[in-house]
Amino acid sequence: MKNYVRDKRMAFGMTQDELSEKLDVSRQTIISLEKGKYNPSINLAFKLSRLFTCTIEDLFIYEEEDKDV
Amino acid sequence: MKNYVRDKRMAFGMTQDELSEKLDVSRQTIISLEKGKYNPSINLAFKLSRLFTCTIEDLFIYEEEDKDV
DNA sequence: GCTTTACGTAAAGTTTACTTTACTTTATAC
DNA sequence: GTATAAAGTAAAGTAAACTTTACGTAAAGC
Repeated sequence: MKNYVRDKRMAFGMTQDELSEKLDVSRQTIISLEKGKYNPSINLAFKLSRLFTCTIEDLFIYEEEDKDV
Repeated sequence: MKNYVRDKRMAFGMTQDELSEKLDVSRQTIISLEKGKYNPSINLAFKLSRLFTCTIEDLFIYEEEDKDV
């Protein structure tokens, strides 16, 4: 899932470390998120959208998985 | 996290079993979700909002955790 | 050239979302 | 009264989100 966390963070002039503290997650979590290593939990997605004053849909781009069924 | 999955499902006249198949998750997942046993992944949240033609914010009510820090 | 700041990687460990199986309950319908 | 459909519980297992620690790199400032 694509996301705009990095863009938003930078628009807010924050470091990864600052962001991680505000969201109460580890810096690793932010790094991995921005790198697209994994998807956030819905809790983290909500926290991010609140902080950046946007919707989850604005921040994360969902594309249907190619269901191999 | 509160959610309106049950309401939406019923509004769409679906059984838990039908919903689980459409979303490609187990029936247990739907039961537990509706019962509030755990929060959905952001993927599942997106799937649900797409199916019910609403936003994630419409379907799930986020309340800041009382951070014990 | 050393220090500090910001970003990055790797890997092992914990927590939680989700699956699977198996069995229970309630209601409807023949 | 038993068969079937829909909802539920419990518990053990797997997968993925997130943490923790420790170390690497590049740029900026002195």
